[in-house]
Amino acid sequence: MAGPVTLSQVAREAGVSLATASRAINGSANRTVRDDLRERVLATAERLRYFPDANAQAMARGQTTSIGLIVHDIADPYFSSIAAGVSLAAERAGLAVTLASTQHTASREPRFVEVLTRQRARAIIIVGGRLDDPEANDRMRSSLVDFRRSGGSVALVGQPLLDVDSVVIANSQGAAALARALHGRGYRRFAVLGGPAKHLTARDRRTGFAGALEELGTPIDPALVVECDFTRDGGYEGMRALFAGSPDVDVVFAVNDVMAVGAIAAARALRISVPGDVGIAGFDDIVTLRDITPALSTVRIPLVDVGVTATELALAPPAADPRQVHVEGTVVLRESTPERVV
Amino acid sequence: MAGPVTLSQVAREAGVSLATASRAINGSANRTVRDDLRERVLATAERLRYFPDANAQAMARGQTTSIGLIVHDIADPYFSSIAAGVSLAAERAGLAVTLASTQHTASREPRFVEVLTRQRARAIIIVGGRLDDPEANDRMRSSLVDFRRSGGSVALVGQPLLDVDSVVIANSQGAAALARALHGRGYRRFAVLGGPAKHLTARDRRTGFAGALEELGTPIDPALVVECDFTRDGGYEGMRALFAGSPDVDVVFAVNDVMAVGAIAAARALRISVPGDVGIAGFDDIVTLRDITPALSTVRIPLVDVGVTATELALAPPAADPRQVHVEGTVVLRESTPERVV
DNA sequence: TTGTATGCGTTATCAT
DNA sequence: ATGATAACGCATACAA
Repeated sequence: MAGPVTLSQVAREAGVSLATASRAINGSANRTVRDDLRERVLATAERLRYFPDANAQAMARGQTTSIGLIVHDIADPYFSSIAAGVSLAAERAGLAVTLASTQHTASREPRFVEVLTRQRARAIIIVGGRLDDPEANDRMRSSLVDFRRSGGSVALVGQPLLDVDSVVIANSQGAAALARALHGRGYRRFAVLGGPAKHLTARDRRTGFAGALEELGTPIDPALVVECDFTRDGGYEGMRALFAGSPDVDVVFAVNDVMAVGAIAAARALRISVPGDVGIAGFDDIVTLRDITPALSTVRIPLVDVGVTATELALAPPAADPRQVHVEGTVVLRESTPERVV
Repeated sequence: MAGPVTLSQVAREAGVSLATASRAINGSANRTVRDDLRERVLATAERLRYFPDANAQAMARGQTTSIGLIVHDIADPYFSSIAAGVSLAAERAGLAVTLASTQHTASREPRFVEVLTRQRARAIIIVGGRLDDPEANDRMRSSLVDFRRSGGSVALVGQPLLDVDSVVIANSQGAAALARALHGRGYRRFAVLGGPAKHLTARDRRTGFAGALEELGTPIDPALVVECDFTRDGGYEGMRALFAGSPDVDVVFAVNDVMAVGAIAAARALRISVPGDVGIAGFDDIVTLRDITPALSTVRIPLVDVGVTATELALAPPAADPRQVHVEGTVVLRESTPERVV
């Protein structure tokens, strides 16, 4: 065989010029093709099983049909739900999604941005909390500048850190609302599995939570805010570390759900009853939560929608200034933090 | 701005010809470039922030640097783990991954194959059980023929159905081994949440399970094999349907883990104790399982490895006949099916 | 309405 | 070793 069928072959076979074939198949802007000719071309293309080469079209048009998606870990339900939203929105827009999973390795991020720059992707959606690491952020900013110079647009999910369009999740407010809700249920002795010190999302949730507690007159003991990884295992280890000190605590807030799930597992291993001995709450409301026991209290973020919104934002006509779409969380109280009888 | 920097600009700025610039940057096969010139070119490229256009390279080389991944639902932990493996293997091979999530809609599959055909992807990895639906499979086969004619290769995860390279999961044997293990623990009265009748993976697991029980002299009552969706909600509904008849059952095998998780939830809603009243087992050993209560017995499939293997298979030099890599499952018994005192 | 010719950014062939 | 130049497959400005 002689490789893929080309438009020239279709044109020759249909007895028309390259240009006519192109117009018949793609319905050029103002140009139009006589009905009988178009039909002949279309029939020929169908018969020959012709599929336009997207790379060639991209060259000729100066525009590709793909967008990039960068996540920390596609196997994490938080990211895979957002990815589902991105995939959905991209399909609607007729675009293909190039997936990059960094495995929590910061150095991979700018590398993937470069890959997408070379592909001349129309847009990049970057999902996942950024660190307060000026060096890494500068590198990222710099690679995004390159990407935008190549004609692409960018949308960030999380903090509005990199001077680009972003879907901003109300981390601080959500955590504050959760704190008030827990306080309302009678909890008074709080601890926090706080994630990495420099993790901005974690930090916002910590400070929002602590701030609300302060206002409620039940400030949190800084010693009870433990640092740990932003992962399920981080939550597990953090919980172990926390209870190694036999703290005086009646509820633990993990700054995300996978950490909370790890904390529940740790509690089980430590023979600490949840919620009997201590309540636990998380953040995000990942789908897998509904099958966790006890049902976990959390702050619900509409993850799939976030993915859709971020994609639409990235694809919208470019604006002068960075746009921000704010997403609120909803406190959802479940079995893991029942009404507390004091 | 004048859009992305081109190789011509770099060449001009460096005072060399286009050809030399190209060779300096990409290190052509046998050609070589004088050191000082190469350095000058490279420095110029760096200074101008030049990034080769992958689409143009694809055209000139007749080969792209991307592969496609088709899954039913990227938010399902089964698929997202395999996707992580594909992503990993692709990065190693220096390839980008185009993700397609069909949302369990069969008609989307051939459409995505076509998208990947247009992109001239090097390979497609198709993950997820196929149905015994001749029409849909023919459509799929046909679109895969188009894809391969365009130069791409294909790897399937699941059954060796479409005459292409495949990673074959030992569904029947795994289910049989599980049946024997459960029998060994004293279970005698079996039921199965069987998934869709035409779902081939589900079917293999059902028949493997039933076959082993037959051999053990404790054949299963066909009325206790209930049909349901291959999803978490399918397992939930299937469990409800099963127990609506107050069946005489001491253990339920769900043909995959997400269904088993749904079944546990249904049991909880029905106030049926697991494993007190009935044991439950699944299949796959998805990561999210470790935080399910009670810990679920299952057949462990190394999902990330499967993704890696499928990718390597698709990328290997083409063979005359379809290759098959067989993957065995490992029975893992946990709390959900304790030793049964008869 | 149709066809011809040019350009997109890169690699590869052929001279030099 | 380097440099013109012809592909690659398609879209489009321009000519007819």
